[in-house]
Amino acid sequence: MEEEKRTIRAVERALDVMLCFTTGSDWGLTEIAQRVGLHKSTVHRMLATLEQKGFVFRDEATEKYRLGLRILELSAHARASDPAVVLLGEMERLRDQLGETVSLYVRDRNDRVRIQAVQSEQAVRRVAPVGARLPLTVGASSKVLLAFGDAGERDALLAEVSWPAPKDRDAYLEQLQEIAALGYATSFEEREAGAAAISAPIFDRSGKLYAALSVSGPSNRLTADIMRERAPAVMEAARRMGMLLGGTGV
Amino acid sequence: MEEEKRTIRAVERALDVMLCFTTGSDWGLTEIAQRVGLHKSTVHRMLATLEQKGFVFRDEATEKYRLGLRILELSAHARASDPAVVLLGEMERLRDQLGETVSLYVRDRNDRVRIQAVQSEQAVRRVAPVGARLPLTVGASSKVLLAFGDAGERDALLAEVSWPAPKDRDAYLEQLQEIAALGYATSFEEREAGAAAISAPIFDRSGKLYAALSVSGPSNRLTADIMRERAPAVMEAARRMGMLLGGTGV
DNA sequence: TACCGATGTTTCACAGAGTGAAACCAAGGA
DNA sequence: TCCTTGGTTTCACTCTGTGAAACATCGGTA
Repeated sequence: MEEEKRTIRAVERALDVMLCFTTGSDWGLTEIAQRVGLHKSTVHRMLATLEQKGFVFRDEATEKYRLGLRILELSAHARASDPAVVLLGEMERLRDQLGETVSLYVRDRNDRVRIQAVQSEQAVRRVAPVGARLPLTVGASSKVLLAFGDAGERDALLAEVSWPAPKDRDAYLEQLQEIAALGYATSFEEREAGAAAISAPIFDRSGKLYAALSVSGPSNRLTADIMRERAPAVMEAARRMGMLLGGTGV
Repeated sequence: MEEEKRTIRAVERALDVMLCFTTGSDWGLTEIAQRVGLHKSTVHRMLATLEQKGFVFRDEATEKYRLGLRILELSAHARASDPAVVLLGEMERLRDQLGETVSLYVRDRNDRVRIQAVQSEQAVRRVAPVGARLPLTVGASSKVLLAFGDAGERDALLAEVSWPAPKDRDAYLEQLQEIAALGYATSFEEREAGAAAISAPIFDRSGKLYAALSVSGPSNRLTADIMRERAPAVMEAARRMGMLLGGTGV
């Protein structure tokens, strides 16, 4: 209540409506209304507006709403302006060298987002959709983003997050320090059963942490030994990628 | 004025702000305000809202606004729910068969949008970003979408569009009829110098036009003769893709 | 057939939310 | 130093967004 609000309520609500589509792709009007806690008629007007501008549309068959093509159009531009395209070449090289899926994660608030990925070409492989939003405490690249990122932000995050539990936080911080010393992190069936990953930080030329480079695959191919053996290749690729990036912020 | 408006003005305006980013990726506040014709302070509040929800962010270096990662996240879901993924396999097969870039276009209002694409692997190739929005009258797949689409919608479009000019409309319609008879369309340096394309319609099982399948490349590789020769392969692929789609709408 | 419940749509009166003018800052450049 | 150019904040007014409730449209059920 005492919060200063210099934002527009109607817009905020409309964006919440859109964000419904990050979990499930088909939504009916009433479902959405319940989810965001607004009156049907309000949501109805919002969907009409979103539809008019092409951000959502009504699936003729199911009579439910879906994300429209404007989102696709915008995302094309979001990605075009992204340094991540510069790194694609290096990512493909690393994929070919190790034969596993390679992805790039950046921190966004209290999550990490996969901003770029090239898939392994093996039959059994991890699928890695670009745009996926994942928790920021668990998984190899999460630990990289925390271990090499700003210490203040890290502590703030750990204070408000439910995992690791308060009593385990010291152990977790210790693990992060180890990672910082080693220069890379690994995870074995940590976030997802059957999957493992190696991750190393990418710093831009001004030394700022830009992203975590991650190589991931099925845990039977990526054993602890194998990962230790391959870590230098990942770190080297991350270093080269950093060189491709400009200075502060770009 | 006498228009019925059952939409929310604030939301409408906010979406317009976002749509700025379909032309140019960096925008300052005042630029946007001018572009959408609103007061600085209004736009300021909107950007604050959009930023809070992660739809845009402030580039630290340039101090300008850019599209945020939420867009990427949403687009991942927009695409996941899309029948276009089912067609990827067939598209790759066609790409490997012909060695050229293959894309998929659907009609959206008075434009067409590239909803899926697989790139040629040749050194000289057309680049085809997914999400691109293109005019609906010019280019092979445009003609396919018009020739095989709803006649009423087609006439409505031609009435309000500036190209082809009114006097050329009969000739254009004749060309569309030819295309409808042949089952495919070609274009040679029509929309873009140095580029050519073959396109065929994809109908779902209920016979409804779903998209235009297009094979495009440099005009020296895709001569008129070559295109005529390859058209059957494109039509056949389009037919098979149609079989993969469900009935009405899906 | 009549009835029901669950969807989406429209109407309407009220209050509070969004609006833009104007004032205020901050940072460069001349 | 004074401008200019961008962004930020304040504030009073009124217009806009709001949700209750009524309405419409289905399928299913008895």
